[in-house]
Amino acid sequence: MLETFETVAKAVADPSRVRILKLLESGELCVCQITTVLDLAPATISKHLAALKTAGLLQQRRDGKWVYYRLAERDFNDYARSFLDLVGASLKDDPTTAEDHRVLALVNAVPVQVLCDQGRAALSSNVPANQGTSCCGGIS
Amino acid sequence: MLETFETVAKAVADPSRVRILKLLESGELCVCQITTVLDLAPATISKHLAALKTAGLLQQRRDGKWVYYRLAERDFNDYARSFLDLVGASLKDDPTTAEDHRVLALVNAVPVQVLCDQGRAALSSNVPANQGTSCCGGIS
DNA sequence: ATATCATTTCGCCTTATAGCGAATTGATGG
DNA sequence: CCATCAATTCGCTATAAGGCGAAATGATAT
Repeated sequence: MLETFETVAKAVADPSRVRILKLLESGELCVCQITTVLDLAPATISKHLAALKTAGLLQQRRDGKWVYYRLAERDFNDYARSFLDLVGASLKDDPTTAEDHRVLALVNAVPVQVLCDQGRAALSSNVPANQGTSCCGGIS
Repeated sequence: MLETFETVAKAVADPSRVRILKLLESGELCVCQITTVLDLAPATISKHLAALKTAGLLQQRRDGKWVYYRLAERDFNDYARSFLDLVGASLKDDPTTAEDHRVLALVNAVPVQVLCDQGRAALSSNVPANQGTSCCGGIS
């Protein structure tokens, strides 16, 4: 019980994982899409996704070569739902997640196939190399 | 924003700190009372309390030699209230926190003065040396 | 079968954090 | 003042965790 609570809370206590959760509020995404938006190594993203899934916050679906993740629809433990709701209600005006959604719009304009090949280079508009955790950094 | 969220989430993502929050749901306690229940070094408890206070989850009051902590009554940031509510709604049947409350009852039967002097030795009934995270361990 | 390619796992490094004992702080009471 | 004592801060150690590149996995397509 306390241990499960800890697992879920720790999953939500990392900024990269919160960014992933906020991205997935718009619907499911495949790993390379998430990787492109967060601008981290695939290995890192994969580890974060595993942590979120272990915590019962995500579920996974395979489609050909691609693996799609989405917010958990059923309750895998006593706390996942509560934490997902809390995250959903939070960070409405956060600059980092706002910027992530802006980049996501660009990502969605590119076929997954191309994205997996080229990563950020596939994005039409100019995207800041690193939106960082310190600042909003958006040249709107 | 994300940074504040992270601070609050991390504060709640540690089992010792959650135990403290659950204890304080019954009302304010001084540091030596909390120390006795959790059975950790005063330095460790003090650090946990500082983390919870920084996260906006606790407030503090001095009474003579003793410092009393209680759950935050006003909103120090955008997320503290949400997380406190979530913790309050969680772990209703958790064996560790149940055991903590049982020990707290013994602690409350002893004057603070005596407790600060003698620690666990001041408790009338026999208390397991360590309730641990793994098991309920209560010899009811 | 074999090659390709998205994803995951593994090994490693660096940083963050829980825990403690010792020293410090700050209020109380001689 | 000076001693006492609860609480905090300071070093320190051990473990956990985020990040990456390289190797392994597993499905697809030739």
